[in-house]
Amino acid sequence: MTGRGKTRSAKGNIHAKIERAIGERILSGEFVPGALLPNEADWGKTYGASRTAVREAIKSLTAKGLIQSRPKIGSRVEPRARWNMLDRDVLEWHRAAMDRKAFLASTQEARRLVEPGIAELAARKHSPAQLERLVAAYHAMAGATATKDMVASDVEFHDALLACANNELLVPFSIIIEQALTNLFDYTTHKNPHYSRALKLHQNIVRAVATADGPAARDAMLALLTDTDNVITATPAPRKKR
Amino acid sequence: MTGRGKTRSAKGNIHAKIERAIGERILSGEFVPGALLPNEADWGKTYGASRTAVREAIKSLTAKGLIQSRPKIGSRVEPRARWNMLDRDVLEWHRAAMDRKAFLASTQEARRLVEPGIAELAARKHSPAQLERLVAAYHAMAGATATKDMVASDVEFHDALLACANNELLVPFSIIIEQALTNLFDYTTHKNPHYSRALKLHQNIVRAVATADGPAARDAMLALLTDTDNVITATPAPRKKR
DNA sequence: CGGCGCCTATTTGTCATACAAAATTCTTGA
DNA sequence: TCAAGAATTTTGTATGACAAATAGGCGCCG
Repeated sequence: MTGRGKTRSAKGNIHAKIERAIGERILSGEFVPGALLPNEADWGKTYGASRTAVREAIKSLTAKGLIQSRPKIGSRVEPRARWNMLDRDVLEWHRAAMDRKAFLASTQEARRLVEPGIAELAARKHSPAQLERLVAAYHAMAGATATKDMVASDVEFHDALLACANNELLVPFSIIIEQALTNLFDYTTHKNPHYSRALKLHQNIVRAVATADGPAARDAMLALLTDTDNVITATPAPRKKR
Repeated sequence: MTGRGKTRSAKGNIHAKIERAIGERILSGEFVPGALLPNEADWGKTYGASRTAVREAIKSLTAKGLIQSRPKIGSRVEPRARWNMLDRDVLEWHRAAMDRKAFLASTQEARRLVEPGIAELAARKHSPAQLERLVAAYHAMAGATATKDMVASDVEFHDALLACANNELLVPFSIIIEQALTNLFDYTTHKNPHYSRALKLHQNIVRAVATADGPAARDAMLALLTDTDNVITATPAPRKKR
C-alpha cells in the first residue's frame, strides 16, 4: 500500500521517532532500570513500523547505554549508572522528564565542578588559533541583540574555551553547558542588566586566558557562574514558553 | 554444571565486530573528520556480512557521535567535538589508537579537574547507604592481594564516590577513571610501597566524606591524584612495544 | 551567457520474509 | 530428585525489493 505519507516532518526518520519515543518513556521513569521492554514485534505494532525500523531505534538506545538486548530475553533497561547522560538526546530527554529548576540546579552544579578547571587549563594550554576563536565568540556576544544570538554566541564562547583546554575527554561537557545556557536564558533574557554584567565577566575570562593566567581564569569563571546562580535563585518563576 | 563454556565472548555479534572495526579505524585516524566512508554494501563485502549487520554497526557509531549518514551521500565522519568520548567503546578505541603515556596524561588531567570537586560534593551530599558502599569499597581495597582485585576495588571505590556526589551528569566520568586505573596499574602493580600509600590516601578520603568535610575531601583527593602522578612520572617506561 | 528547474543516479531508509542462534522453560527419563 | 534434552520465545542475520532523499548533471529558457 502506497500513500505512506507526505509528512516531510521535522526529524523525518521513522527509527529516530521510535527512538525518541522509547527514550522519553525510559527517562520519564515509565520503564525503570531492570524492567523488560516489549519485544520488537510489539513496538512495531505500537508505532506502525516494521521490525527493521524498531531494531534501528533499539540499536541506538543500546549504544547510548539505556538498554541491553539479548535473545530470548528481550530488551532490558540498564542501571542509570550506565546511561550515557552526556549524550545530546539522552540529556534532552532527561531535561524534558524532570522539573526545570532541578535540572538547572544539577547542570549548574556540574558546571561549577568542571568549568573553573577548564578555564584554568585553557589559560595554560591554548593555542593562538584557539584564543582567536574565544575572542571572536566574545565579540559575537557583545554584538548580539536578539536573544537567539545571545544564546548561540554564549554557547560558542564556552565551547571555544573548552577547545582551549586541549583535552578531548572534556569535550562532552559541551552538552551540559549548551543545555544549561539554553534553559537559563528563559530566566535571564529580559534582564539586560544581567547580560551586560555577564559580558564583563566573560571579558575577564578572555583576559585571563590571553595572559595565560590560570588562577585568574579560574576565579573569573567562578565569578561568572556565581553571578548566574544568583540570577536563577533570585528569579521566582520563569514564564512558560509562548 | 552449567554449560557456560563460551567464556562470555564480550561482543560476539557480527554487527558489534564491524562496529569495532570501523570505530578503531576512525579513532586511529584512517578516516578523518569530514571524510566519506565506503557505502554499506562495500562494508558488507569487506567484512563478509550482510547489509543488515553493517547498518546496525553504522547505527551504533552514529549514536556515539562518530559519523552521520545521509541518503545519496553516505556516512561521513563527524568533527571530533561531536564524538562521544565518554562512551566506553569510543574511549577504548581512543586509548588503543594513541600513545599510552599520552593517554594516561590526559585521563589524569581530566581526573584532577573533576575528582576533587566530586569528592567535595560527595562529602556534602552523600546518603548513609552511599557512604556504606564507599566504606565497603575501601575495605575491599585493603583486603585485596591479587592485582586484579586491587584494580576492581579501586574502580569500585571511585564509582562509589561518584555515586556519593548525587549528580547523574557526572556519572559518565566513571569511564575515564576506570580506564585510567586499569592502565595505571600496569605501572604501579609491582610497587607495593605505592599501594599501601594509596590505601592511606583513600582512607583519608573516606574519613573526610564520612565527616561531611568538603574541603578536606577535596584536599585528600588532590593528594591521592598527585601521588599517583608522581608514580607515573617516576616510572621510566612500562614494558610494552620496542 | 547564465541561472533555474527537471532528471537521473546513487546511497541510505524502510519493508517483508525467512531462517539461525541464544537462552529460558518445560519435559522427560534414569 | 534432578539433570539432560526438547520446546519455545526473542533477538540476530540474511536476502531482496522498493521508497525517499539529494548531489550533480542536463536542458530549457530568459
